[in-house]
Amino acid sequence: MTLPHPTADQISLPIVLAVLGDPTRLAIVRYLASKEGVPLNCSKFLDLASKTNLSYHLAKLREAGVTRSEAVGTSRLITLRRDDLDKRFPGLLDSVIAAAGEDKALPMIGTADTEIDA
Amino acid sequence: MTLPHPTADQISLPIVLAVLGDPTRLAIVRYLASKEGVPLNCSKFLDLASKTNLSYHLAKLREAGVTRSEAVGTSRLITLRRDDLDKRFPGLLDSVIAAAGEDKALPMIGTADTEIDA
DNA sequence: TCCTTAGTTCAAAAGTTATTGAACAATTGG
DNA sequence: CCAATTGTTCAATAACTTTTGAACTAAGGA
Repeated sequence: MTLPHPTADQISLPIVLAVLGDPTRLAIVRYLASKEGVPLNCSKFLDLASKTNLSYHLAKLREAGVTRSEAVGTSRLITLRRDDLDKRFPGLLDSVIAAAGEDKALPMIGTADTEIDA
Repeated sequence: MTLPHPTADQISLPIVLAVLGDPTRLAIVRYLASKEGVPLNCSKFLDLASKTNLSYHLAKLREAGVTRSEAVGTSRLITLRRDDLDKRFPGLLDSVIAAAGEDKALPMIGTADTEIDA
């Protein structure tokens, strides 16, 4: 954990909702949830936005406390902060992920299986 | 039902999340949930914002499918669209309301009990 | 009919968020 | 050391959202 993250009790409900209320970020979270346990690096999300723009959206997710980004070499390994979110807002993440799972309108990430193995 | 409302299947997850990601609107939803079953008119929310601004926020909630506004005389009776939201996004509204219920940072509405009796 | 109450609409201003490209930093492999 | 890879930062701009006040509509009561 290198970059600034809020502590669990600093995570704010309206900020989390606002951050998830963006289709690009919701697609990122859905994808992270679909690979839960497996830390993904930013490049997995290049289908969704440019490198620069992705950096912006991933920073938003991290600053809101939705994801954790760990610097490993030149990569950032990104994971969902499920434990902290479940503690703060029980059931919220699961219902969002379930609803997002059904959502045909959200941008999709290509199903190439070249991720980093935990 | 006079004003334009989305049908249940038109309700979009990212839009609902974005709409709930505003502290004023989240406070409105929390208050509606605390009085569930009782249609409230706009004036109940004047603690939160000016009349004009309230009109804007209530329109956002309505257009997102979070609330229903019925014109009755010169009033609008506002209710939560719980059935539709539960059908589309099971568990979401409950977890948001539960989390918002704990949230000391959200604006509060004065506890005067002068609401319209259903 | 006239006045009040309840809420909307409009246009402007203020504020915020998203997107871009160019330049940068840090690590790793050759 | 050099080059490639991975991602960040910065400044500019574009695009949206929020807030405001003044003007308005529509219903209801005196």
